[in-house]
Amino acid sequence: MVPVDQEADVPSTRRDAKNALFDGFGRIAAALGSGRRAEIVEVLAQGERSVEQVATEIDQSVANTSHHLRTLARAGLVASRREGTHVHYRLASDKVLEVWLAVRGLAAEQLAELDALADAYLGDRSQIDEIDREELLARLEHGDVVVIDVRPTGEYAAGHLPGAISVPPEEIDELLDELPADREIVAYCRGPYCVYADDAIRRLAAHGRSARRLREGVPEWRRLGGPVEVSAPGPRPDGG
Amino acid sequence: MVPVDQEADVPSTRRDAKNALFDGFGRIAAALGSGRRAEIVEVLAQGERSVEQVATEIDQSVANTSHHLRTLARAGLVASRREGTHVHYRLASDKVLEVWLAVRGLAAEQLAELDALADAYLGDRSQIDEIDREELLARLEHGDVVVIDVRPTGEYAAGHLPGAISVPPEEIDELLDELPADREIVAYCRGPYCVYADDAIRRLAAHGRSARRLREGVPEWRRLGGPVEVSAPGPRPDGG
DNA sequence: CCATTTCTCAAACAATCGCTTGAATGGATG
DNA sequence: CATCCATTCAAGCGATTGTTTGAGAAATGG
Repeated sequence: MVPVDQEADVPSTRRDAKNALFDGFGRIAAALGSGRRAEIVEVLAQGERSVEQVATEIDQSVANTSHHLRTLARAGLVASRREGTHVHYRLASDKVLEVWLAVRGLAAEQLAELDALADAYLGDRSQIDEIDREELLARLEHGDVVVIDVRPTGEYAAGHLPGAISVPPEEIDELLDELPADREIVAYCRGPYCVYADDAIRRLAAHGRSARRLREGVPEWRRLGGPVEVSAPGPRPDGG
Repeated sequence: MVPVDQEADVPSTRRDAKNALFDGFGRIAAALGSGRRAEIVEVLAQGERSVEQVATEIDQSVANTSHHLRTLARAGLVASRREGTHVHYRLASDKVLEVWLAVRGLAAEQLAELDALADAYLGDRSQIDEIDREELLARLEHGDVVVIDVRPTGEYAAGHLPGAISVPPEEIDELLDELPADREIVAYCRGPYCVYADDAIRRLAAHGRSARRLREGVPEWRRLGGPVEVSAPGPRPDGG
């Protein structure tokens, strides 16, 4: 009766239903389809944040940020929690990270101009050696490597690679001398499109120290089952 | 989008560069952010198609379909190949399937109204038993199950589950009696949002035969490394 | 050469989106 | 209770999107 027919003679409630269904899928993708919202997801992948914190990180007005967050919430990508006067947003599910990483990876692979855009933001990366998760895990076993976490202290406290030393971006120069001179340095931060590690490695290079950059950020590391240490229960995740 | 120069203008500040970079990621997601384009991706996940074939499958004009395909191509999600007067489009990379499946999965998990939309398109599924990949693989070893492929013959020929019998949607009723009466039937088609298997199972049920539906479609099956058989070289598989 | 098939492009429209501004909401605090 | 604050809402603008229509371009066959 109603097998394969796609003709117009049944102006197809079924066709309308299919449209509605796929519009549903489209809504999810469309929610990520703005650069600012993509940025918000990247920020929230690091952990829960208040509206104002998100607004500061993405350099947008609070009203606009709130608007974007509500759009993301309507599409089911983020969830919120009220604490006093603050509303904290977080990714609604691990699958949001899956989607975001898949989109980011596809962009890196397929978008020709992305390399140029990344260079414009991060600077020329051709001089920066990378190290991947597997190699670092192997190195960690031998103990011949120093890992530095170049993120704000709050994020370090919320979870960092085992044994990593917290070197917040603004303190690189002071802490530089305390790094053991006889071991290789590996720096990591939020992920492959985060400036902190690149900046730190360039700073180190300017002081004659060579360092490599961990390809993965903390969200990717965690997702692949990499070990994570959490600092003393005292300091709150986002230093509020 | 953002009132930022879209052209090859070099952004001046780091913030502008970051905006441009994330707008790049956003473009990928935005390409999937229309229901019609999502549908196109779902179609192309099944294999290469000409513009006209895509247009027919999604019930849109050729011009509009061509327009959407170009949008997808500009975002790097699909690639094309000319053969005579026909232009064949295909997914540009396996990562496109990753993104699409991630988006679809997230929608299923997070979008509250999606169940209702799916029911409206596919009909009530509560009576339809599912079987997943792992269980089917185990059952196939014991050989106590008949697998039917309820897709158009061309897609069957391009690749199907090992031992599956081709039962095109319009031939269910004729082929029904040829199915062994003493073994359980498992039907599969393009994926979880494809009507063919559901329709077939309802038809079978109306004839007193019970059948289960494979949760995965062929793209998902293949992606997870499931074995696939290709028919005689007659009808060409998707070129690749 | 012309005619046909198949696809793409261009113009146009209503609808939607991103961002801003200014006012309103809803908890917390005194 | 009034006051403060973080957040959200509402209105408005310019820009972008999805679709249609009709014309243009590329390969094929006579």
